[in-house]
Amino acid sequence: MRKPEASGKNSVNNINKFRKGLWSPEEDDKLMNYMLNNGQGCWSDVARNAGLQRCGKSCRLRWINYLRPDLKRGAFSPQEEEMIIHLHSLLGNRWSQIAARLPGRTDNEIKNFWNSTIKKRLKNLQSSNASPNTSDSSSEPSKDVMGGLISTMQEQCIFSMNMDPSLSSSSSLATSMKAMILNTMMDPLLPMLDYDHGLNMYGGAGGYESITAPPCMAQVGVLNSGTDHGFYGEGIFEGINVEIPPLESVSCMEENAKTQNIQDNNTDKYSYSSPVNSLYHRNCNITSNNKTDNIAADQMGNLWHGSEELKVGEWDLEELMKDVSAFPFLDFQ
DNA sequence: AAAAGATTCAACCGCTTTCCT
DNA sequence: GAGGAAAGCGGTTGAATCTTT
Repeated sequence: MRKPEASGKNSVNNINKFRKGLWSPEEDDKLMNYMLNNGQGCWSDVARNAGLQRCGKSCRLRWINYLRPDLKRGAFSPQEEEMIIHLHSLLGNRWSQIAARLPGRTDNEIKNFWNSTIKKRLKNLQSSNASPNTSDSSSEPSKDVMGGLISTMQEQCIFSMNMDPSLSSSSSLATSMKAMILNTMMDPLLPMLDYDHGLNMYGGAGGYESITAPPCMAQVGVLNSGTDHGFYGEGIFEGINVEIPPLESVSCMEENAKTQNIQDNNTDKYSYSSPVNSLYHRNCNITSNNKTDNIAADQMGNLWHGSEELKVGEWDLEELMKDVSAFPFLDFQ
């Protein structure tokens, strides 16, 4: 893309003696060789020892965002897009946390992708699917978790509809939104929500659908508190039986994933084996009464992924609790 | 073909958090 | 516990590239 500049404001900063601006191939080589031979240490030492006229911070950024060997290159797959939207609905602009769940992708990459592509797409879809109560989810959902969640779920539904015209009926929309809610309910972040209050969702394509999550969902919070890892929840939700596996780290679930049994009678669109190769399905058995619910179930199974490194403890519950604590519907103890 | 506008994305900036002494 | 350094993070910038007129 940009060519490294040899002079001007982006070149060596005489005041700070550090070079700025684009990295030259030579600099990349130096940093790459140093990192491969010596591994990561103090970044300012890396910069110095590798013979780079860069500050440590710049080296760190270059390594993390560009040189790291495990980086995945190229465009985001639809599955990754969906995952990003889903994670963003839960985490807001916590790009590093989102990136941690998308192996090979950097927070910067995801942030750029969100701001350039997804944000724009959702905006366009919103304007073409003009509906009340829709808001720009890109603006800090964490400030109002439930509100952001709902609007983002709407966006996700609209997004899905756009990807698949067969979903473009209001009933499909409702089903699609149910799937989103199921995704949400199955997410380890959600325990802090008190589902007894239920959710009144406005379906963008017209019509209301009142959805109340099963009480067992609220109990999952106990799991995440780390005090009781033996809970096994089960609930019936709008014709979909949802079994909640005992909470365990994803690495422990690797074995379970092999026996995962999610029925899939649908098209490839919903049965993709994720290109996010190192993600594992969690053990999540879903039975469904109809085809559209199968779609919902499949979407849930599909989104119900965790990265290899994902452990329950990684979720910043305290921070999230802070974020949502002002919300009157919610009851977290 | 050229100019203008739009888009992309690498890199910087400044703030916060974490670690070390 | 205080203070400083390093690391981490999200927002923003701006040059290169692409698209449209």
